[in-house]
Formats: sequence, C-alpha cells, structure tokens
Amino acid sequence: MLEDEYQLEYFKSNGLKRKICKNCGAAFWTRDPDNDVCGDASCAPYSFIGNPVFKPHTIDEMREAYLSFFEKHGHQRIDRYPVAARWRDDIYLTIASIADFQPFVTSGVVPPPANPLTISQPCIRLNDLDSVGRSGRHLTTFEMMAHHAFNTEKDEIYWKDRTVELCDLFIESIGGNVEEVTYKEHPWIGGGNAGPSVEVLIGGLEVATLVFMSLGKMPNEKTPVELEGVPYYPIDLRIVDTGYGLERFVWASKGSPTIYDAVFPEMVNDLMTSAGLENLLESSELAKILALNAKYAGQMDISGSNLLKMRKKVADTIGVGFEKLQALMDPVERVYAITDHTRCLAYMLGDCIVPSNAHEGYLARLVIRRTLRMMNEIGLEIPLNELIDKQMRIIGQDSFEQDSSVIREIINNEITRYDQTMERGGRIVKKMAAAYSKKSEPVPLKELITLYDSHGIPPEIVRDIAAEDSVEVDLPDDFYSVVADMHSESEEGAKADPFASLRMRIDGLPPTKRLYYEQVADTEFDAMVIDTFEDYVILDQTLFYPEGGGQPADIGHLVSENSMAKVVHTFKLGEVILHKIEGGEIQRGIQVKGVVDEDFRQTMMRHHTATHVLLHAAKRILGPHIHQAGAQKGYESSRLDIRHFKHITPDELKKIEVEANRIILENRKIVIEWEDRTTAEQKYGFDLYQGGVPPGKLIRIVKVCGDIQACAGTHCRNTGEIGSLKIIRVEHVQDGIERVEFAAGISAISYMQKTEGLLDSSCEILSVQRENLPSSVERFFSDWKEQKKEIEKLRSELADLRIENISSEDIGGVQVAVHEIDASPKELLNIATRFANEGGVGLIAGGEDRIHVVVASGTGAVSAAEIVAEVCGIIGGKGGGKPGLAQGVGIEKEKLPEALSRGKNLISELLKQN
RNA sequence: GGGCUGGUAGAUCAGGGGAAGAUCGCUACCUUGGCAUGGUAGAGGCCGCGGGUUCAAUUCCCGCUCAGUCCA
Repeated sequence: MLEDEYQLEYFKSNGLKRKICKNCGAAFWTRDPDNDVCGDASCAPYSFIGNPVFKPHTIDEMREAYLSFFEKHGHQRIDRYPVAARWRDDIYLTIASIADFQPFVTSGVVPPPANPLTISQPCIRLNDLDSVGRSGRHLTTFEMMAHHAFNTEKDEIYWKDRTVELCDLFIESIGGNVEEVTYKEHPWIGGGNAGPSVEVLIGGLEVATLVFMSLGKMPNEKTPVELEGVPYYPIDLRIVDTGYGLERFVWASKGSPTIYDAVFPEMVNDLMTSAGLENLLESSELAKILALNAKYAGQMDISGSNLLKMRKKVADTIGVGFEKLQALMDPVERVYAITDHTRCLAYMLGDCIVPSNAHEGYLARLVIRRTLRMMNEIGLEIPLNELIDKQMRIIGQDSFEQDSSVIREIINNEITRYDQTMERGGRIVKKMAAAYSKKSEPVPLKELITLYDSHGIPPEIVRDIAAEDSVEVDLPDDFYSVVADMHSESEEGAKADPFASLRMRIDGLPPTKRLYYEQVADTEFDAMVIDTFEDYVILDQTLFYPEGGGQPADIGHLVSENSMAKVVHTFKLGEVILHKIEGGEIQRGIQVKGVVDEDFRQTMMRHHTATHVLLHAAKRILGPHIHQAGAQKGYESSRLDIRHFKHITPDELKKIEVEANRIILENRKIVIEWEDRTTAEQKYGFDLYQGGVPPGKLIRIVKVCGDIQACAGTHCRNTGEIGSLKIIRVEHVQDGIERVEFAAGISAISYMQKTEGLLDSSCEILSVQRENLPSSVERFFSDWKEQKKEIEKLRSELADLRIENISSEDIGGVQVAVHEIDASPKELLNIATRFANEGGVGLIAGGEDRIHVVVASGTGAVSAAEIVAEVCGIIGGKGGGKPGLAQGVGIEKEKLPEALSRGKNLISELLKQN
C-alpha cells in the first residue's frame, strides 16, 4: 500500500510521531506523546463544542483569513467557479474545488490558471440530504477552501512536506494549537485517480483533507501500486489537492452546539422567531441536547433508521422521554435544514440553474420542494423568496449572475407548480384511501411507490391524508432507498470507445495543420497525404472543418493527378484530422488538391454565426439569464437550446427574430482572437464556455456584437454575411430549456418558400386568397361541426319516419323485424334498436360494397351476437357484439336475402324454444 | 439521458373492442314577493396527433406529441 508515502521529513523534524489508533487501528501522526487515538469523531468525541479550538471567526473572516494566508505564501487567489459545473459532462454540480480543474487541467492538457493557486469554492452535495439539519454538521452547501499545486518533472512547485507545513502554519495563524492536531493516514481513491492523503483532525472534528494525487488507472511504463486490488500507475502531473471545510473551521472557532448556529447565526435566529421557537433559543436544555446530538451524530452514520437509535440514546442520556425529545427536536431540525437549503438555493439559482424535471434543474426543484414541505410543517409564514433573497444578501449580491427579480419569478412558478402537484396528488390519494378503506386493508408499499415515483407525492403526505379516512399505510423506514434501488437496477455500463482502433492507428502522426481558421473564405487548398488506411485519409494540412461544437463536418472532394475521391465526413481524434472518403484512389505520399463544398460550408458558417446572434438577441429580449444549453447546426436549419424558466411566447419569439435581423442589418464586424485562457476567463467570465470548454492554454475567442464565447467554429466576417435569419419554431425540450429552430441565409429563404407553398396549396383547395385563409378555415370547421350535428338529427328523424313503414311480425308474442334498408350503418343501428327498445328483435342490413348487419334484441331469448355471426358468415363476413346489440359486415350482396331469411328462422326458432 | 403516470364536455374525472358518461359549472323554464335552494329541460366532445390490428378502435399494439413525476 502507501505506508512509505507518509514518512515525511516535516513530520520527523517537527517532532510528530506515527501511532496506531487503539480504537480503529488506523495510522496517524501527532505531536502529543500521550495521544493514542486517531482523532476522528468515532474514536475521539467532539471536544470543541463549548470549547473552541480557534479564535472566533465569522464565515467572511475565516475565508479571508485563509485566502490571504495563502496569498502571503506565494499563491494566486482565483475567483470561485459556478456551483453548476457546466464545463463538466459527468457531474451537474461542483462538488469539490478540484472539480474546477477537471478534466483538462488535471489531465495535463491545459495549464492551470495559476500555479500554485488558492480558492474558496462553494460546493453542493446532496448525497446526505436526510441528515442535513439533524446531525448538527451536515450541509448541502459548503465552501471548500483549497490551495492547489500542479507539479511536473520540469516544474516542481511543492509537494507533501510543504503542504503539511502550510496547514500547520495556517492553523496557528487563526489561533489554533498544532499540539492538538492529528494527521490521519487515509489513502484516497476517486475518479480514476489515487494517492496518499491525510485527514486533518482537531477537537474530534475533521477540518481538512490533504490529498496528493499521484497515481492513475491508465497503465504506463512505471511500476504500479495496488489499491483495493486495482493497479494504479504513477502519473506525470502530481497534484496537491487540499480541501479545508470553511464552515467546519468557523464551527470549531465558535464551539457552538451545531454547525448551523456557527454559520448562519442571523438566519437561525430569525427562523426560530418566525416559527414561534424563540424561547427555545434561551433554554440551556436545548443547547445541551443539541451538543449531545451533534456528538453522537459525529460518531455514527445517522442515515435511515439509525436516526431513531441515536435519538433514543440522547433521550436516555439526559433522562427525557423519547416522544418529548422528538417533539422538541423536529421543528428545530427543520429550521436548521431550511437555513441550509435556502443558502443552497441562493447559490443554485444565483448561478443560473433553472428548475426543471431533468439534470441539475431537477436537483434545484428537489431542494425547493423539500424546503417548501418543511416550511409548511413548521408553519413558517415568511415567503421562500424572502429567505433566498436574504441568503443572497448575506453572501453578497455581486457573487451572483442571476437577477433577483428573475429568481423571485422562478420561485413563484415553482410554488404554484408544487401546489398543483399536491392538489392533484391529494385527490388521487383520497380516492385510493377510499378504496383501501372499503377493503379495510392498509395501503400497500407498491401503491406508495407509484404515488411517489409517478405522481411526486411523498409517502409522509400520503400517510397524513390517508389517516383522515383512518386508513393505515405500509411505510418502511428505508422507503427512499427502496425507490433508489428500484431505479439503479436498470443501469448500464459505460460504452467502449468506438474509435479505439483508429486511435492506435494514428498514434505518432503529427498534428494536422488547421487551415480553416486562417483562410475562412477559401475553399481550395493543396496538401500532402501523410497516411491513408481503410476509408480514411490524413493530410499534413486541411481546410475541411471536422465535426465539433455542434457544427457538422465539411464535405467535398480530394483530387489527385489521376483520381478524385469524395470526402463524406471529417473528424478530429486528438490533434489529427481524419477525412473519410468514398471512391477514388488516394495513396500515401502524393500531393492532392482539396475542395470543400462551398455551398455547404457557407451555409454552416452562416448558421454558426447566426447562432451567436440569436443567443444575443434572446438575451436582449428575455433577460440576462439567458444561457446556451446546447446547439446543433444543420444545412436546412439549425437549433439553439436556451435556458429559460417559462415558455417563450409567440410575441417574444417575433421580437427575438426582429432583433436578430436588426443585428444582421447593422453589419457588425466579427472579431476572432486567440487569447490566454486565464486572462480570457478573468476578462469575460465563464459565460465564455456556453458551447463547452475547449482544451488548450490559448483559446479562440469569438466576439459577435457583444456576445463573447470560446468557440472553435467557422464564422462569417461580419453579421451582414448571414443575410437573414428566420425562426422556424420554438419547442419545449424539457422544463427550463427552450429549443429555437431557425434557418439563416439561403436556407431561410428556402424555408419561407416552403411555408408559402403550404399556404398556397391550402388556399387552392379552398379557392380563397391567402389573407382569407384563416377565416375560411374557421368557417369550414364550424360548418362541418354544425352539419355533422344536423345530419345526425335528420338521420334520427328519418329513422323515425322509416320505422313507421317497416313491418314487423309477431313471433311468439315478440315483434320481429327483418329487413334490408339502404341506409348508413348508424341509421341501421338506430332502426334496429327501436324494435329492441320495445322488447322486440330487429335484424336490419344494408349498404353497397360493404353490407352492414345490425341486430338488436330486447328479449333475453335471442342473442343478437349469435344472429349476427350467423348472418355475416353467410355473406362472407364476420360480426359480433353483446346479447342486446351486435354488428357485423359482409361483402357478398347476392347472398343477403338468403342470409336474412336464415337469420329470421334462427330468431323464430329461439323464440319458440322459450 | 432513462423509468413510470396520464391526455375523454368549460373544470374535476369515471368508463372501456360493439349507439360517448357522471359531478360541478353554463343556458332556459318551473317553484318564491325576492334570495339561498329545490325541480325540469337543454347547450356543450376530431375521447391529444399519426399509423397498425379488427367485421368494428375512444378502448388493444406501435410511433409521435403535450403534461406530470421519479432517478442518474
């Protein structure tokens, strides 16, 4: 394993000794010769509560103390990243400071923004949602203060000794005593990487983790280390990945009973008062309970049913009844959780997450709904909006991109929606409860799962509603895990890299020179064939744009002296561009002329630039929160997905279209520059990465009329070249994401021509002018409806008239009518039924090509279905129905008389039998 | 991205392979001095869209779409 990795010179020269914890057997380092436990809460209970281990700091003071400490020690301070990890496709939320630098910096593709650096990164983790508010220490949102150093063989910044030294120094700088600190050995594994790591513990609390990322799963020539049975290989880039829990430092500096009191003193106070719990705040009893609670919670995992166990333990220790304790703690815990959740929401919404039913938007909705439910449970009257607003003010309004008025609107939308869901849910539950009440059975687990999974009604609410009808509910403690398990069953493994063999093949080839950036207007170029295999050709340089950034690959031709090949696809693997060809013979080493399909390329360019223009226009019309959520260019049309919290109205769409075309008419110059990544990020912010995060130290910045993005696509030289932009439709792809489909340039014209074609052909059918089409269609539709009704009425009258002329005979006291009548199926039915209604039997048939047969029987003695089957069988068809009414069809008209008389005989036989 | 619900009258929903239903609301009339109410009659439906199976589809199957919801 990694034992040797912890034999630090720093430890030895500063008098730290390696010991084995007598409780858990883990190795740790300490200055205290009498200390024989590792210092983790499970081995050494919290001792800092009521007895702070640092000088008191508020959140802001502690953060500043940390960042300026590391600045003083040669680190560059970096602004925080958004909590929505939009530069990652594997996670939705920023869960650690190092997440900011994954994957490109940590894999060595992109240099870090500064080296070494320090940052305080707000992180959101929803894994322990249930423990938040209860354990005294769990939070959904926390700031991970960190310093990172990225070491390569050429450029060694610092490694383990210096990291631990800095940790000691920092602790001292805030008034901590390093004699009380233990460093616990704790090999770290995560996300394909691994390395030694130490946990920094003081007063029973883990306040920081120092990770030394130095191993990776990818095999290389170096000797691997085995961790948990998996070999890990030393990697070139060794990263100091530290994480100091800001909130925990503040907590340890105040020694309050819970982390919430330390971090949100003002919020907790206000909420307690609003919830009518203000007198509790004074009580020393509560403080004692909370401290005890936090202490035990530190020692055990309180998820699931463990929470109850813990509460019983607390109740026993202080000699209070379990029920009483529960009643006391419930509202307090809710207050804590609400305090935490509203800060979480402030960050989520402030960083432009829009609630939705998918992706990170769903997580925001989840937190909103939890918060609303808890607010409801303790009868908080303050609107959720105000709480979030207040959190944003405490954090500092400038830290957020999103406008607070937009957040207000979003929250109000969510509340309405939640109310609707609950109302709908209430009805469903009521109905279900009634059903089980009748059976006098409890509502089974299966129903609860359906209610939650498909209708969003939490089982607790089902229980409460069902209780009103005194129906029990079969609700296990681990309900949510049961649901989670059910979902995880259908997961699939990751797909294999489809290009693995190609990658091997092109390994060692030089990067292809990309001409398409410099020679934007050109479509022809000369190149040397560097390699060719299967259908692929690799050139030393190319004008063909490879698929990427939502822009499809260029197509065209490669021409050699004696052959011509069609280029059907172009794509990039690493730095090498591959051309897929059809037909023709292209050999390695020869010179070729490349010809890019001009019309295709120009259309792509227009569509690409138009995408930027459209985004900017949407931002102007809808508000500053508009972000790109995805984009795809095409030949006939392209689409742009934008984040917005409600449907775009037709009126807004028109305005956006006009605005976009205005920008085109202004013929604004498009500026494209390569800039240093770090400076660009500082200058323009993370809005740069709306279309994804490109790798590289230098990034290509595209500026279109105030819209600034890192973009690798090909663009027009000025907005006028787009020609025109026509919005085709807006589609609601998922909650919080609207997809705008549009066409630019000639494609826009083609689209309009196509639409006009539809209009014209419709007009032609009705023989009306275009401007009269809507009114004509309306008239036709309402006429159609009216006439339909009129026809039905007339038919029924006709049937009335006809029936008077239709004879029936008395068979065994029953009126039987058998006739062929030329009428529609519906009318036949009408006539037949009239006989049945008076206790008789009607067998009526009619029609030309398809002969419909209807039998209606008003007597139990004759089964209509039986008669119809028989009659239809004779005329080569089928039929059936119920005993009282049956229908069928047949095609052999010449046999109808025979069939009818057979039917009549059958009826009389049946009647006589009776 | 995946799973699960659902789309039927203005609203809330029932039904289910053989003539589209209930409740509330709406309109008119009756009861009353007037109102609440009670009674009677009536208007109001491409049973989400497109395809398939079937003699017959609102109902079964497939695709789409819209809405809801849970999970990653």
